[in-house]
Amino acid sequence: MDGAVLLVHDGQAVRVSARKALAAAGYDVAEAVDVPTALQVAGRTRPCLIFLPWLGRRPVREALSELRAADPTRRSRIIVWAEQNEIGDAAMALELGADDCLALPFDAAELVARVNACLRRPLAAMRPDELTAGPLLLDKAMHRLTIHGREVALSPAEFRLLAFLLENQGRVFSREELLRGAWPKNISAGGRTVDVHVRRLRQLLEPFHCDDIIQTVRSFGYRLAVPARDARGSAELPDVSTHSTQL
Amino acid sequence: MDGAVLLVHDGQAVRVSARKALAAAGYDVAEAVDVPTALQVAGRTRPCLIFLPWLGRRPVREALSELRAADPTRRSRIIVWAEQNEIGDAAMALELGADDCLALPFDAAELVARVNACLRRPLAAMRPDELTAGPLLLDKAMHRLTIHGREVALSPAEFRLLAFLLENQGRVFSREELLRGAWPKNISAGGRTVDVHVRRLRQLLEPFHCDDIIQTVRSFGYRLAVPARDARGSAELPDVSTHSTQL
DNA sequence: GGGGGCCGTAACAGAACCGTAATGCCGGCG
DNA sequence: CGCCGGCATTACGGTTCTGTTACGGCCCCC
Repeated sequence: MDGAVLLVHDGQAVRVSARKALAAAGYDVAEAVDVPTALQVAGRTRPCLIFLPWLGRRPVREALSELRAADPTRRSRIIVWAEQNEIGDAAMALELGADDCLALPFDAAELVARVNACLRRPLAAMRPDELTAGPLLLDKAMHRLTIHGREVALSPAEFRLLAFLLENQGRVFSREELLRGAWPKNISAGGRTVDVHVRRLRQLLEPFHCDDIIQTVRSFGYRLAVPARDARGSAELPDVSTHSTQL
Repeated sequence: MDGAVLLVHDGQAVRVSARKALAAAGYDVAEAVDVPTALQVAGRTRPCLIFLPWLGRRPVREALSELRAADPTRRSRIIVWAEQNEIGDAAMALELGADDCLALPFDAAELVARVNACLRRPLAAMRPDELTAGPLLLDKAMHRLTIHGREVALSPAEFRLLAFLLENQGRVFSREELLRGAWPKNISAGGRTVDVHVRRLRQLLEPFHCDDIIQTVRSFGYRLAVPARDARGSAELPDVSTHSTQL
């Protein structure tokens, strides 16, 4: 994903001021006057973020699905901007899958801050019903878990627990927090309840050799494994997995 | 996470109109006039989302860290609202870890849409609280330490100790202070306990050649070395490498 | 009304971790 | 040059926490 931001708007003044603000913040900027043009431009620039004008509910929905379908923009964040008096409607874009919205005329600092925030966010939000981690694929809408394409049956509690962990991949949760977050609100459970359900989940995942994606963090709780990111070059580093080394 | 939204603002008119909009959308609403009051109210209502007023950079940063530290609000989403003319500054709250921001006076539909969007977003979207020192990167939320992108496993005590030192980078702490600051409050430990844990930490860091970032200050205690900033502008920081023996 | 799946609780065994004590090493000081 | 205070390092026993299994109750469906 190249770092460009694509501004789509028919008003030149808007584009110019946005371009200035973004350029000052170090972003590359591309422009287009309407959605069809934007799709062409996106083919060349592969923008990581797109500003889309509010054109009414129907057109925006179509524009969003077009952008989500096209390859160069599938993984782009999308911010919808709209005149101040239309911002109430434009906010609906958030329900339609946009990542943020912004009123015009905009404040330059706010615009840059929102762009930064959007890009910082994982883009998982665009497909809230499908959660994945490694070979796992959990479809919340269908209430179905598949591993390597093979379906695995989950009990309701197991499903809620796994879904919650998938939604917050990598974060550590205490047993209490898990009970609060992944259990029906009225229920009162305690003790080793979470442990047991974790155990049952791991048991289900074991045949697929991915029972270790649910990790225990001793004296704190549990978390879903997430591969270490930011593997910036470190060639000469020793292997730490087997620290049998002594001095 | 109980479904309440907590409105913090000193203007009653703002709170009333927001309450109406949210209530119409089916949310429970609680109110508070300032942050200290909010913390009390949050203890009872356990809000899933909090509206915080923009009070300047420093106060907001402190309010955020307070809310992230307190148990009932640790995993609440936070939206900062600010008068239109301050929205540019308020957007900075996004960098500080807020989930969204909103200009006043607000549009009711936009407010509700933003609340929905925030709550729809997984917690993971929140900015991780990362502490860094040189090649070290410690994420408290994920409970994970990576060095040069490699994950390193820490025991609970090691993690607490390292986190504490990272939070107070460069400061010297006596063993007593470390026990008080980085250990559970009820525990009673003394003697060479800290020494041993420092040793174990250094042992873990050694394969990465950064075991010397935990420095011994003879007859005082320990501290974390302030790493040399990358070439530019390290002017205001004292050089710690030289006077490692006494002060 | 019966049966099966699901869930929460209790109990036990094992592992991980922590604190303490003992010993060796180094630098400072008389 | 030798003593002494302070730190590093190692080893070890006790404690805490977790994994695992078994059991009984509940609810839903048949």
